[in-house]
Amino acid sequence: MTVAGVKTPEVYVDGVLFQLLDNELTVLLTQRTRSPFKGQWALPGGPDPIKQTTYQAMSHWVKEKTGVKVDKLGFIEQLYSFDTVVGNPDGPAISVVYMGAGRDIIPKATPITRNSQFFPVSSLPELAFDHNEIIRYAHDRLRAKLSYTNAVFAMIPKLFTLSQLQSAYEAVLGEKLDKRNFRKKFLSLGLVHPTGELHMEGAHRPARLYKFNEQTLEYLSRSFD
Amino acid sequence: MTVAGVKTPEVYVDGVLFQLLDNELTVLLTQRTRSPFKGQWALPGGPDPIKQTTYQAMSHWVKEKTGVKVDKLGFIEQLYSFDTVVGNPDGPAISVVYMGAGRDIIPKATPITRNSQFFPVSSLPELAFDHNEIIRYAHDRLRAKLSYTNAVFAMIPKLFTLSQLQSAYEAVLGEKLDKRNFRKKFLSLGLVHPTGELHMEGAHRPARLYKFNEQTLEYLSRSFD
DNA sequence: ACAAAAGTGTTAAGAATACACCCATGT
DNA sequence: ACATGGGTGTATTCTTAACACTTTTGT
Repeated sequence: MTVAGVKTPEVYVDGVLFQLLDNELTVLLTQRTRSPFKGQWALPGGPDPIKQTTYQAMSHWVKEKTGVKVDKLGFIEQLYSFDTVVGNPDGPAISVVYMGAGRDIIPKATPITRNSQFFPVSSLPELAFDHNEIIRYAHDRLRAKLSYTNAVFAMIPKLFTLSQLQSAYEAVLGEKLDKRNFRKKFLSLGLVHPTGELHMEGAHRPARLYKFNEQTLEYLSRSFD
Repeated sequence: MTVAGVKTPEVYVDGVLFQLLDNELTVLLTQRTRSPFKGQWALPGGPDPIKQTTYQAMSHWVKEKTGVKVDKLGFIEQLYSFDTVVGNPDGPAISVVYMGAGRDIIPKATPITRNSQFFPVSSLPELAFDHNEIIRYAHDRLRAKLSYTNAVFAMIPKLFTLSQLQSAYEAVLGEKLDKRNFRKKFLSLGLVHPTGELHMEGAHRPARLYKFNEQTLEYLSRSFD
């Protein structure tokens, strides 16, 4: 657009959506169907049409390219706006990137993309644009915000065992935690409470099922950055 | 601009620049010379011309409107990108906002603005657009990042007394801190070291002058959000 | 001598860490 | 009976918080 005689850059939006699969942190990618980077994997996104907020535009493109509904995620926030410098033949642009996390996300085949799937963040292919870097940045931020947002709870079932909660933490942080200390801390924080139900599975003692205290959610999501 | 037949919003950039004056946190504002909000105070900024990064554009407009050179600040980072919804007759837009902090900043009269000055954040006038809200957001973030960035050090002299450091903290946090605990913690962190010089001023015991350990700066500025 | 800010230590409470064994279940 | 993951407690260290008096200077 042109403002007071000044041409401003194009605006793109992208989403970095995380999910846990097999106790591994994964990120949603989609295969590009056109140049540049045709055939390569990339974050879902597209140009930001006017008459929508950047959030709505991101939501639209993620749905369009991967079939995933962003509104159903439990955690989503703006990550950063990147100046796009390389590989964009359409001219200068900025990309407003959102980051989110959810569970049970199944990408669906859509008309305008070849393919979409979740890749483990620890072994990503070489992606289009600077998307490898963006994902690294998002992962760093997710790691940093785990302890004071509801992000983990968005990635595990509504009813969960403390072991599930712990392994979600471990998957995001990339390190093992001490079981007793983890449980002690979480229970003392008062963020979760036992439901009385049990999770029976496998040849071992059943696990108590817990629930996240939604009341504390508001406080937690009043987060900066 | 138009991408694949899609018109994208205009891009604006703004800067939220903090400085301490009389042990009070203040923010740089400039008086608007044209509609909308003509005559009202606002954050310095303007449209983002292509061929510049958003940082460069913000730097340009801050200089143009207030005479302040952003590159001389000790702390600057991207704050957030806001969807501009109201009061913009030129159509939909997004505003990429940067936040910074410095010392001894003197706004200069410039041709394209009536006036620029620092206002205490605790008593701001009603500003143009949603700038009051943006400053509140920036202040929250600055507060949160004080303890793990070099932001405070950007706001005090290179050689400083521990009392100056403490009152900078207090000005940003908006609360009094315990002198002994503050000093103990800072000295044990190893972020600062005494220079041996003394600061003589007033009818009281002279104060030791300290310096920030620049080595630790890199680690500190590897910050998220 | 007094006013004004600089400087200094100890104690108590709470948080973080390290660490090893018994429990309930399915096969 | 055994394999599997669920569940539990204590001692130690480190961090945080609360709190009041002496020192050095200028006037």
